[in-house]
Amino acid sequence: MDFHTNVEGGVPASAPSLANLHGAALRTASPGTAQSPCATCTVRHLCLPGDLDEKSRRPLEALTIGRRRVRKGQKIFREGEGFQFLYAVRMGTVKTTVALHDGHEQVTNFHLPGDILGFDGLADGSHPTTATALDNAEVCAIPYIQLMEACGDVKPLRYRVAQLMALQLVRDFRSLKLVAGRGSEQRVAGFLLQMSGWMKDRGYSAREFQLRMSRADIGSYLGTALETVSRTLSAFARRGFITVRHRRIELLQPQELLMHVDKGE
Amino acid sequence: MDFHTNVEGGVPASAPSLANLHGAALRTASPGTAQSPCATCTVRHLCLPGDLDEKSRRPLEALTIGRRRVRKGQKIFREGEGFQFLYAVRMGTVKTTVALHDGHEQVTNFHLPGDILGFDGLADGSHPTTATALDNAEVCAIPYIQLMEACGDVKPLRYRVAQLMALQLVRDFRSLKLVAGRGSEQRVAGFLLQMSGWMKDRGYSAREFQLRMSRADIGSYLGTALETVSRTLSAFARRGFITVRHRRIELLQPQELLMHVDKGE
DNA sequence: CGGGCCATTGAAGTATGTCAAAGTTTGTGG
DNA sequence: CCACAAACTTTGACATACTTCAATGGCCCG
Repeated sequence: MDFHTNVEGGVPASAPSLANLHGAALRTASPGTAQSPCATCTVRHLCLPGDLDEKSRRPLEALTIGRRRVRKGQKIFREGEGFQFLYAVRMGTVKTTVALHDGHEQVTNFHLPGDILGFDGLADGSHPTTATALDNAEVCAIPYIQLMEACGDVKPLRYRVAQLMALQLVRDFRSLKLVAGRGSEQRVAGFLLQMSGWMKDRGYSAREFQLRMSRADIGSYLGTALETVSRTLSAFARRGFITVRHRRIELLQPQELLMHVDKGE
Repeated sequence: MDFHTNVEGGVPASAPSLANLHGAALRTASPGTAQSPCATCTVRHLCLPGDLDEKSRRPLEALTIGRRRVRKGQKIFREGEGFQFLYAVRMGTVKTTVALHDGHEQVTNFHLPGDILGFDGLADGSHPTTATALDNAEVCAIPYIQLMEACGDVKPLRYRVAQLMALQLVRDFRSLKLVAGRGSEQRVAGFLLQMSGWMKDRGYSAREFQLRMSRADIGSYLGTALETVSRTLSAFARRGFITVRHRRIELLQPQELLMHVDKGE
């Protein structure tokens, strides 16, 4: 069942773990012990450490990485705030948004465990986006200056950081491609397959999953009205491609969805 | 006249040069001399060197940077090709596209002199996009490996490279914001202001400029039909906001365009 | 158990895509 | 240098998919 490849290739994930997406990561080290949070992290193969070898990974453990719990709806950083940290999502789901001129917000992306947020803030020293937790989440704050220092000494780490930024680039224009898709069916189908691929990358079922974001968020992300998202999901369900129960999605015929992504383009 | 700030803030450009966008850069050094092409470049303040000091810039001059002429319509790199070089646009205009499943192409971005292309190829070692010259252009090929080596020694250079990647990120989701805009008027107005800002960044008139891309390219970029782009431009012209003569654009009332960007959002 | 938020569904108006044709410009070759 | 051809742009008419406004219904949390 490899129906993602055309939509969301992703990086070949080295053996995904089987831990739970929500509720697995608990603070193991006492505050004084200062153990690297990566040691107990279930998504480290997607995150900064990647597949770096023992030696290259050591400088990461020297970084003073802070763990931070973020409740549903709380912000991790706000648009315009000074940039100091990169944030790695350890558990939960995060959306990034930009404020529009009339106060509304435009969703620019969704982020799952293992993703690193905030690279864009490094362009001019302040975050151009706001990051909001969609559920009770936990993030690791990585001090940017320290990371850049470490990169000077360790070549593989330097390459890894560059790769992560590039991955963010690739992800962003995959999103662009989604939004640019003509017709709501292409967009919604693309979104579902993207979510499915993301789940798969993290070792979860690509077939059945729970959306953490509202229809309004999806609509904003895809550039359509929330009602259209809802209607399109219903239409897919009526045709037997998926089942929808509120935010629980099951993909019954992913290849049909893929056909819809391809069609209008 | 600072009507861009809300749409395309850009980086504060240090004193833009007054050279011509097309036709200025001629190969000065003979092949054997191997002088850094940056020395004679009119947009180096936007490019890799940025505002790095003399000392930090030196390692850049040691890179074996090749200049390459690209005729209108020719490709700089193709989707799927192996990634070895970053390409700095020295003169001319470049579009990046992704192939869609039925053979059509989707424009992901436009690139003007000073922009650096190809960072995204670094994610998995091959370019996910195709870069095509929109006019007779010239690019500098920067060997990625060499650049990364140089970054190990020189801290400011390391920060500069990270900043450039971040800038690319910011630009990309500015584009996303454009495409996501409801209604063709917001999108086309946003596009015009974006172009205007880009021109301004390079020391040209923000008020009057020549588009290098076709209506089809613009439509693809904005996610609308090319006819809609044309109609919308005509509508703006009819209302006195702009004048359009084929690809020559003059912004008569940029603030009106800005209002249109703001309105529907 | 109740209130608020979120999702679903309906109906109507409109903007945009599509198809088609004519008018311009650019580029090429004689 | 001119003329023709190809490519691009503009404009029109029509069909349709989407947005908007509105009301109902279902979850979840307090």
